[in-house]
Amino acid sequence: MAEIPKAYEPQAVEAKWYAHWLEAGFFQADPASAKPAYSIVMPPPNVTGVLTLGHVLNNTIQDILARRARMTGHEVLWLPGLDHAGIATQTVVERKLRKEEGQTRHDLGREEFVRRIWAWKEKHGGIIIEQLKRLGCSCDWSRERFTMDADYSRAVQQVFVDLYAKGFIYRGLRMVNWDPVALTALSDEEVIPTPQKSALYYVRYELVDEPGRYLEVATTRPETIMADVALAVQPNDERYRALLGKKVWRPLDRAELPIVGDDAIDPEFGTGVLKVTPAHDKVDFEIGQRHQLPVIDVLHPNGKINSPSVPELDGLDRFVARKKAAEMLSDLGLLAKEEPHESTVGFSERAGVPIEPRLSEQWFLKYPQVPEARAAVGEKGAIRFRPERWENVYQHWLENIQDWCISRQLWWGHRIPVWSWDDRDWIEATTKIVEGNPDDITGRNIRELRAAAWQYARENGILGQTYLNLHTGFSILVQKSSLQHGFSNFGTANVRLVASIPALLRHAIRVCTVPHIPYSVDIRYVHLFFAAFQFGPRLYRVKLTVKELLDGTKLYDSQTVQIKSNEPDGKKSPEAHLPEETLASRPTSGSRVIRMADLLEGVNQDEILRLVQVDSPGDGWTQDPDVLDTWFSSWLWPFETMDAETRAKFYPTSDLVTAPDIIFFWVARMIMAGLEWTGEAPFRDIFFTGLIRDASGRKMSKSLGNSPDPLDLIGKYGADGVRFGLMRIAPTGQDIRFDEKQVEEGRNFANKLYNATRFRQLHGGETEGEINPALLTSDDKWILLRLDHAIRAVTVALEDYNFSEAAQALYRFFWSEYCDWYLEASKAALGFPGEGEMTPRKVNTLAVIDFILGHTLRLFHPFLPFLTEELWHGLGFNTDLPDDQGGRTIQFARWPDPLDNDFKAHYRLTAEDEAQANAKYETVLAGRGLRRDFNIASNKRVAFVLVPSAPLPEEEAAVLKILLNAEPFDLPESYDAVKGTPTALTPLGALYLPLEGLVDVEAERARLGKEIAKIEAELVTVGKKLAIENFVANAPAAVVAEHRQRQADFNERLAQFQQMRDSLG
RNA sequence: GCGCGAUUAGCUCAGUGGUAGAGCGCUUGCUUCACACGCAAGAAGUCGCAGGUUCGAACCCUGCAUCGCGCACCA
Repeated sequence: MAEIPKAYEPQAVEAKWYAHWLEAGFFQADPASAKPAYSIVMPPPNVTGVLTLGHVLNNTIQDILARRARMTGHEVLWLPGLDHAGIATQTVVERKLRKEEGQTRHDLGREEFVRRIWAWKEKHGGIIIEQLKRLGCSCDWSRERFTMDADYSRAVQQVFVDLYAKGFIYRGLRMVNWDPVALTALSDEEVIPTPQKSALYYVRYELVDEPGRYLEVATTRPETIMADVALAVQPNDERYRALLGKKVWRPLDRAELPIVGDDAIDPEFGTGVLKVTPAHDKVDFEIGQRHQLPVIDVLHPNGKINSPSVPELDGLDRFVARKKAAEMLSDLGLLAKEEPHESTVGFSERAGVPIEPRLSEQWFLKYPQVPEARAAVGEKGAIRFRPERWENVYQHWLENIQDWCISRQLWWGHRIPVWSWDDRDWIEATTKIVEGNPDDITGRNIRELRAAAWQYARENGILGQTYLNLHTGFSILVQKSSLQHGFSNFGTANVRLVASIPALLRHAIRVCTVPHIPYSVDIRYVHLFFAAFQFGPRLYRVKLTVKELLDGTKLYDSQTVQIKSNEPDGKKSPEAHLPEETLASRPTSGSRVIRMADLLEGVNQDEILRLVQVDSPGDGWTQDPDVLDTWFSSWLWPFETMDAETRAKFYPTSDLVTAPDIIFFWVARMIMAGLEWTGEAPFRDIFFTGLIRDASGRKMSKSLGNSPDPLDLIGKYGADGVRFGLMRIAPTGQDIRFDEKQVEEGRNFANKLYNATRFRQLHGGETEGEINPALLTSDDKWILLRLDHAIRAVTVALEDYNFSEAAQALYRFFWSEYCDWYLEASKAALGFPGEGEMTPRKVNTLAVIDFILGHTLRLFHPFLPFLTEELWHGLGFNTDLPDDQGGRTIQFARWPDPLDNDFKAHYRLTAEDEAQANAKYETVLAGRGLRRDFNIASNKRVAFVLVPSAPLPEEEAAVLKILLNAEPFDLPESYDAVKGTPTALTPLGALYLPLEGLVDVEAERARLGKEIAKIEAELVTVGKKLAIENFVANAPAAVVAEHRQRQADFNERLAQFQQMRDSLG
């Protein structure tokens, strides 16, 4: 047996064993193993993340599950990894860049900036991985994954392509949640509604027909008045019905606005009149749609006002502008009043600023597998939520699911696998063609066109075939791509054509007509165009009629096509043709005006020729600048992290441990992804942890500074202490109030376990000797039965994911039962360490202790991995065990089974023995009570006399003596106590505390009086109950009998105490 | 507004119909040969409020209050 160090030093012990575990490869999962599989994928922490208490809670639970699964004979895969965390990571590196080099990401350019992020990741990223190792996590680090790993990224993009092909993904100009700081769209889930104190401004709009008469409108956003396009009232609102159809003056950027009726208006709110600002509010946008109102966008993407016609506001930040606008209105006499107001404003989860509802072109996903995902969770489904109540939240979300905005205007993330032709090249080619062929093309046949095109293409170094008309660009680009992929004709077999034919045509129109008018205006006058081009194997013929321009002047005759450029050099700026949204960070000039009809018809959607595929189609193609929402990669985590062999063994995974706040973000989406691409639910059981709050119930947050650093805690209390402390207070699914005290308790417990083991070691002898049933005392049998109980309780609790219950059961067993009673009692048999003979009883007691410790260490291992490993080896439990059953590590030792009936029969563990031990301990409690009542220090040896009601074996008496700290301890058949000697009635007989001349009759009388009062109170309670006729008549017989018995027992005790008191005289 | 939790000892929380529990804190005594990160003993609760069901309610039902969390609305 090796020497256990005198003081438990978690730091050295933990470092030593973790290194050993890694070196030995104990955590590595073997897909070829014959053992049943158990698997967990770790919710990947952000690459920027540092360990928080939330991570500690979450990963401790996963580690407990994984370690127990190993002990129950499973092949375990706990797969760890990191999430690239788009916005968070980009923000961190940008901040660093600004601080250290005074530069922005735009100064570096995209490629260099992304390179910097990778460099940052290599150097600083994944600190949390090392921290998780400190915690003791038994992850298979050889399989660590990162969501930006090359193969993982490819899979993410492939999934986009797949969903696109299946029709789930579309691009559209929609109202999105715009983050004006991060300059990106966000999903609805990334917006946190937060109550805000603001002001309600009552603005007066003058009626056009009745100068001097005003309509008051309550608004919180006067800075967007320039974007008003109407006022709206409830159609049957008596106050305003007569005004429907009339007009008012817009107070800023003066213009006439119609008054419309709409059911969305709540007549109770404010004045019952709403200013309709479709560009900057979701509800207003919908009203605008219903009434065919235009959209006027007066905000730059960064939240500054974009309204040159109101120079006082133009360029101001939206919040500054709000105050300024109010002032201006006030100066104009158009601000009736201003009152305090509270409303809920959506904040960006990342940047922490209010989001802007904004019309923006983004990629959206209609979720796949929604009904299937709903069916997968619950009683009939493959997945169980624990606690069950989270199922409601999940189901409710799926029931009301909205399309997912998946594009983000960031540089760090998975590039959207969509390619568009580089407008610049294309426009240039087109222009040249036109210049070289000024003739009207109508009337030429396709053959001539094609010949001319080939000739032109050869002369100008353009690959492919060219048609001399509007659509020429498409022909060129398609052919160019084909040639690069080794095709000699127009086949596009290896590229996926995305845009619809009408979209292609619209694009052609946009680039080739009336370039001096912004595209959003010009295209609406183009209804048809005449063109002919070959695409794929088919020939399309389309008519073009350009009727008129914005100002109504007719431009071209029907059936005629002419290309004209109004720019001096005959060229157009390519940027003029790009949708504004793709240039999110670039300033625009002037408010953007869009006709609602165009939006509804989808006129300016999907106008660019796009190919959706992972790899670049070749030179001249530009990849969509946006990246995908980080969660669009996370949802593949349970299976894309595994290779085929691993997946075959370990997928679907067994358990998922996560926090309920990411049910929408992650859990629901993973279920859909699993069903869509693997045909299976990705996990069976999901355990939702609680949220960790501080001692006063607040959320942990950096700004509050109430979030302790778990590494500090580990340094101070040891990883085992942190783990155990947290597990003891982590109720199932309730939020957790954290207090360092709890970790201190965990540390104390680890120390207790260490010292109890050290006690065993001090007594030496052989480890794990044979237990001789004939020599077992009632204490031995009692603790073995308590162990049996603890094994059952812990096993049941763990199977039920009730970690705090398991920890409590272990705590109670080991501390209150084993240490407080059994170890103390065992001292009677063991004597002083190193002294006395190794008697058979002493050897037997040590064997019982070893049995208990051997089991206890295994039960504790999932909670306290380091200390249990240390003690397992320290006491030599590993010797003689096969490697896969605890020989090399306690991790593979077998999880203890409850003691079976054969075992109990063999060791004669009976209820009688248990009762005997309990009676003894009750007697001890009574004796200690007497000591206390008469102020005798617990360390003072004092005489006790017990008159046993039944013969008491010698070893029982020895235990009583040591537990009572009695000297001498007499067991006479009868005892003539000095009057007033403190006496207790115990299950083993009358127990006296002779006080040798210090007897205080009055004190004893007072003490007995207290006892009697207590019993009388109990008797009153039980007597009252038995006096109720209905109770006696209707309650189950057993319950009544129990009450009667209790009454009888109390009566008997009462009589005895009264007699004792009477004897005092 | 709708929904989900919570409300039990000073604190943090167990407790699914039959004698109110644990840890911490507190009080008292103790450095008693594993452990003061400890040992021993103790005080402390009309179980949020009001009804109801039941022989019997901390527990089941209804309503209310307070706190927390989601969802919707928020001009």
